[in-house]
Amino acid sequence: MEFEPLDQYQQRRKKLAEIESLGYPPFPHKFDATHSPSQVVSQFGARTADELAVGKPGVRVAGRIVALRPHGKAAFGHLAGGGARLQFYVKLDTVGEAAFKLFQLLDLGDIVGLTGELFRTKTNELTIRVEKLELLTKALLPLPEKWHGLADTEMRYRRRYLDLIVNERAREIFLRRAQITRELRRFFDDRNYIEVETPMMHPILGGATARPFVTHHNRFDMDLYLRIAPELYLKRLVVGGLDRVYEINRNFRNEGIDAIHQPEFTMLEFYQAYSDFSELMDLTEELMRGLAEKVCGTTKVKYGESEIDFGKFDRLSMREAICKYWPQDAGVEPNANDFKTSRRAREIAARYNEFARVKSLEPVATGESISEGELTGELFEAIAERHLIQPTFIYDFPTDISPLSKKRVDDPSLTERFELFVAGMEIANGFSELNDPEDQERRFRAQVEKGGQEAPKEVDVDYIRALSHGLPPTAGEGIGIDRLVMLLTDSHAIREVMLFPLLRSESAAGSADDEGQK
RNA sequence: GGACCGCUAGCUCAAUGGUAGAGCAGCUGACUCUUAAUCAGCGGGUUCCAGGUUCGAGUCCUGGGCGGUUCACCA
Repeated sequence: MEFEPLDQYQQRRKKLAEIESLGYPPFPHKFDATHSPSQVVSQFGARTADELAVGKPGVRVAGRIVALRPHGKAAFGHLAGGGARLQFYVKLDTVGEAAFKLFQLLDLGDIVGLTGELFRTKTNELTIRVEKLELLTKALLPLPEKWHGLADTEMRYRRRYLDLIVNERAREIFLRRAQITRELRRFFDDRNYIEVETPMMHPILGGATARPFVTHHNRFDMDLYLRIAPELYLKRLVVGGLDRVYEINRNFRNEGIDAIHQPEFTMLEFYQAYSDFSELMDLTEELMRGLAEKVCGTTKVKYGESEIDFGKFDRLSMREAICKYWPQDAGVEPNANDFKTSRRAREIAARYNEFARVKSLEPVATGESISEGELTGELFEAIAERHLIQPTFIYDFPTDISPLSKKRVDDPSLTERFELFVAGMEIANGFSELNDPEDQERRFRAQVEKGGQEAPKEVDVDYIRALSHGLPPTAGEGIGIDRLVMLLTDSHAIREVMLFPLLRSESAAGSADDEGQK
């Protein structure tokens, strides 16, 4: 197989053949490095020229050649590895004729092993004086432009390997992402939660409302859904006596793709027995504050134009949030108590829709089939959600839109549920778990009867059975890891924090397929 | 799905409807402390695709592809 740019590809193949004919193995198996370029920099970066001249520290370093400045019978260049660059100096007199010949057959992008002593040049840059040069892997394709790098967003996602080589920011995002999941695991491990893995392929849809991906198991001749949430399995584990569990893994939802949605995304879900939603809010504050401090070094995190303070969390009921952000021109500001009767909730929605009509905004749905709980949820999303920049818990979710949450004792139209919003994004969703099997069964049946592509086709009988064996009072929460990483890396698209976001296939445009699709 | 924006050399980008260009990368040569090395020379194009308008299209029009933004959808 050959790749563009063809002339350069073939040129490099030719050089590789020459290297082989000089007696060097074309793809050697290993290299015993003492340091990566970044380790050299961190260990010797503080040494002065004199100190290096006395100590003459010798190192063996491996990395990718990312800059080359040949000067006839000598050359400078930079070796990249571990996120740092180390200058190297190759001189005919030092490496000898054979190695210098090899060096002249090297290109930008090649991976080499260098052995030599460290010194400082007259411009005082830490440099390895190459005494021994080994080609470790020939790059047959060139790197993107050395100064501007790779800017084309599509190419950055499709060829993430180039993005990672060339764009330091991309590399930093994914290192930080790893740090975040590491800290999350530490947080839960320290508190005696156990990490579990539950099925990604589900025979029955459940745990959230979303259109699923469908797949098929041949041997069992059985349709399966890629999971949209691990929730029902994790709560079975709590029934089984694993009182504190968490899982960090992928969910799959067959829906729209935009700046904050991707079809597969990573969710942390955790459950703790003998607890309720208010404890979870406290725990979530602690978690987020600690994470920001650990990862960003401060609780005050820059995100675009704003500075988000993870040291301070607001709490508003959903109804309060609607009232607080009620648009000025939308008539009389409602009172949180107005939502208690169906009639008045509908009046509020009508008032908002009149405002939306004038401002040509999208109205909220108000049909007969829409319950006042759904109405409240819609109004919240239309009016308040985007304003929630600083960390804000929204609680008192209507029961109608919370099929797995426990109702409030004093008001069964509301549940003990909250969501955390930051930068206008939903980051977390937690609640006191509904553990009354009969109530749960009624809510499941209502979902199945309502139908639609997002509703399960059947009631998850085994889950009801599990609840019938007794789920202790339990609180559970899901945190969207990708969005959390966005917040802590000042990234404004979920694609930026996912290594390989889903894109349409690159196959040749205008092929016969187009006709066939119609 | 709608609206808007983009797509030109391997990469980053230019080009009033009038001969498609530069820098980097590549190739040849010079150069033993350079660092976006420098100097001299050379090669490199289905201007995303298919039609149309025009004497003439990278540029204008229609349709399509891919990406982006945004709205809608979406727990």
